[in-house]
Formats: sequence, structure tokens, C-alpha cells
Amino acid sequence: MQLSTTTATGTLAVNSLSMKSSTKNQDESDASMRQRLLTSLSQSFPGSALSKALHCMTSDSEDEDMKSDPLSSSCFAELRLEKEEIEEDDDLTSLAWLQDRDLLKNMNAGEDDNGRSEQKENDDLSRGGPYTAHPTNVPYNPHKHVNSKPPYSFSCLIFMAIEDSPMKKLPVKDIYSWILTHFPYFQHAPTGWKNSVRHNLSLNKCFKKVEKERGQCIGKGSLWCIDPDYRPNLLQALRKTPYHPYHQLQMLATPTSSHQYYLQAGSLKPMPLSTRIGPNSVSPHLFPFLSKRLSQSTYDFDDNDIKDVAQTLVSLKGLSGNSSRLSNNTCSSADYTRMKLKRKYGSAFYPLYRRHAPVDMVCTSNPSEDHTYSATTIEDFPPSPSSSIDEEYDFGSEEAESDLESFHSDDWVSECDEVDGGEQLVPVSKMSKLSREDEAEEQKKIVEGADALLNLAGFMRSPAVFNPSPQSTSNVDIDLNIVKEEETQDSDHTSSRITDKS
DNA sequence: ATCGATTTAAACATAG
DNA sequence: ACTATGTTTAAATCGA
Repeated sequence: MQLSTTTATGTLAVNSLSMKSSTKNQDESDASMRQRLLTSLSQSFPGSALSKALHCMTSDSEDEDMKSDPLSSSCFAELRLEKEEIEEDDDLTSLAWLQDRDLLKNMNAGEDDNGRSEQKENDDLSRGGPYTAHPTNVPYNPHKHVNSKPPYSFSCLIFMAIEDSPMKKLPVKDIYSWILTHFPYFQHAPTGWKNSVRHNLSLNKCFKKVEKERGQCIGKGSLWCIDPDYRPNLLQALRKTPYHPYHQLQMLATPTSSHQYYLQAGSLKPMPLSTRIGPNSVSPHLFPFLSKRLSQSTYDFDDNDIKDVAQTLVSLKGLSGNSSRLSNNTCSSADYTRMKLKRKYGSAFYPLYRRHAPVDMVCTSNPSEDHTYSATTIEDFPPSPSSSIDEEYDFGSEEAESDLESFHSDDWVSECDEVDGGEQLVPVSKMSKLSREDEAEEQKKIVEGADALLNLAGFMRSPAVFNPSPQSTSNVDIDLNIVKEEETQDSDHTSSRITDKS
């Protein structure tokens, strides 16, 4: 399977989207454009949480955005962040702007090309026969191009499957099912792809096995989840796939590599040359500090840089108005501590899981830095006496605490316990010093507060997707459960869906 | 031509 | 015994 990361294909995918959005009528509204975007993107993942998420994303009303958020606990949640930035930059999506930039002409011209490319696509597909790579000049639709190998690596497929599951963990069998459902190509693909999936799970350091509890009836084998340390890598890899909605949205925000603008004081201004990016890069506008970090040739950042990264991520995620991601996706105290420790002690400090190399915030241009099978050059040093999760996430350790001593007003993690105030910030140092009982109490408060917040916002839960377990009362519960599980590894949050399916 | 990432195939072990 | 799952090795393929 090929993972095309070429700029040209990504640009093409977006251009064809944009072409559809900018037909004859130059006054076509943003809403219409978004609707078209939705239609186009939803084709890729129909019926899934993602397609619901896409619908949610393209909703015009902020209120509607708040009501239903199937993205909340999936990898696709990241889409929302940039989407909101994009919506903020209305000018970026307005046709007037496109016309101003003389891009409509190209797009209109491209409309004809689009028609031709569809014809060419059919030709390619018929010529290539089954089991061929998807042509890079055609937006990929897994349900239409059933003879094309999906332009996603197995890692990305597994990642999407796991992220699309309520509990963020799946047995191999359900990973198969997800892939089969969302990529019918595999229904008639040569056998062996399941072997590849298993091979990937075993060898790819991004995935880790969660030993099931006694009495857990999921059949043979274990559940597989995403290693939180490597989740950003997978996200980054996913972003780089040319036909992923994320990619297309990012392209929308940065229409061409040579014309990049940002909104300042109500008007569009060109990006400084130093910060202009390619379509596969991290937008300095959307992720200014990550971009800054990326642009540096050394990893020797000062505290402010690191704090900026953490702060930017948390605040960006806070933009979504969604509290359910506070555990899994935000830059938590654990994340921050890892960053600090990595900086202080170097990469080799961390206890490694299997062949894991420690990774924090990832913004890479090199696929090898996204996720690899390769054994890291940094071996388990010092040797971990154990690979237990408890140790791996022992962010309340002495080192962590001492390292956090100098960390004051900027040390915060989001805690949604204020109904009208949104997220309240609590010091990391406070968090790390909490006893287990206090943490339980703290989490209870968080859940209550978050529930109140969600109720106030008219949050609509999606029981079929996110509330499969009787223990879970909301999305927030789910993520909090995950956090708790990561800490204790002794709770059983297997969803009834998983149980039933197996 | 080379290298690394990824895919594919296969052998083998283990658990249910 | 059988099958699904998991690990490992090796070779092939692909793109940079």
C-alpha cells in the first residue's frame, strides 16, 4: 500500500473540492460551500462517527456545534480546532477573497478539468483493474473506488479504527471489521491484509496492547489502543494523507503554497515568508508555536517555548468548547511533565514501552518521524524494570515534582468545573500532588462540572456512538475513564458494544 | 544507487 | 485439533 504525501496530489484534492464550491455563481454563499465540502468529505466515511463529525464541523451555527460533537473523543477532534480557526477567517473561505486572488479563474478552468479528471479516473480504474493503488489525481472515495488500494497506510487505518471506537481500544477482530466497513476494497482484496494489520499492531510502536480483565468476554486476544505518546505522530501521519478531510481542510485554510494569508485586524495579510508553509506542514497561523518549534533546527528550547507549545495546544483545544477532550487530547500535566523531563534528562530518560522512543509534540515533515516500525536507536535506557503503565505514566514522581518546582502561573491544565466560566485552570503542581483519593474526588468534580457545562450548552449525547457502556454517562466520563485507566490499569471499561460484537 | 518506511508473506508460538 | 491472535524474520516495493 502506498502512502502518497506529495504536495501536488494534496493540492489537487483540495482544488477539486474548491472547484465544486466555486461554480458559476460567484456569490455562492459560504454555507453552500460548506455544504459541498460536507458532501464531499462525508463520502469518505459515511455512517461513521466521522461523517457525523464532519456534519458537525460544517454546521454554520455555533450552537449546533455545541450540541452534538461526535468528534469529541476521536482523532478527528483535531479537525474542529482548525475548522474553527478557518471559520474565524471567513475571508479565507469567501469566494470574494478567492476572486480577489484570481484563483476562481483557475478553479473555474479547473471545473472542466475536473470533469475530465473524473473520466480519466474511470479510465485509470478500469485499466488498472482491481487491487491497484488509487490514482493520485482523483479525490478518494473508499465506497466508490472499491478496487483502489486506500491511500492510507495500515497504521493510519488502524489508528482511525481505534479512534473511531467508543473506548479508544479495539480487539483485532473489530479493527478488521472497521476496515472492512469503511474500506470495502478489503472485502475483495487479496488475503494477507489481516496479517499486515496484525503485523502492524505488533511491530508499530504507536500501538499497544491492553491486557483484558478477567471475565472480560472479548474472545481471544487483547484490546489494542494508541500509545498516547505516539498519538500525535499518528495524527501527523494522518494529516499528511492526501485525501484525508483534515488535509483538505488544512488546504482550504492555506489555499496555495505561494499565497498564504492570515487575518489581522479584519484584513488578509500575506504570511511572512519565513512562516509560509507547504500543504503538508503545520500551519504557523494555526499552530504558531509548534511551527516555530519545527522551524528551529535544534530541540534545545527554553522553558517559554515549551510552555508556549503546551499552552497553545491547550488553548486551541479549548476553543472547541468541548470539555470531553480534556484528558486524552489536551496537553495534560503528564504531557507537560514529559516535556520537561525530556528536556532536562534527554530522550533516554523515559521508561520505554517496548521499542518506544519518547515523543512529545510532533510536527514533522519526515514520515519516519510520524510513526515507524523501526526500533528506536535509543534503547531502554536506563532499563525499565517494568513496562507497566503505572510506571510509564508516573508523572507524580519525585523527579517530576522537583522539575515542576519552578513552574508557576503558566502551569495549568484545563478543568471544566465552572459552568459559565468555561475552563478553569489548575496548577499542574497541584494536580501532581493530589493523592489518589483526591484525584478521584477531583475527577468526580470535573465530571459533574463538565456535565453541568454540557447540559447548559444543550449538549446532545450520542448514545449509539459514545455512550455504549452503562458506566459511562457522557463523553466526559469516557475520557475520564480512560485517564483513570491509564493510571490504574485495573478498571474494566470495555464497552458493551465490544462485548456484544465478539 | 541508496536508504528508510511500508507492505507482503511466511513461520512459529500461544491462547481460547 | 482447530482457529484466532500475536511475534518475528525476511524479502519486496515504493518514494525521497
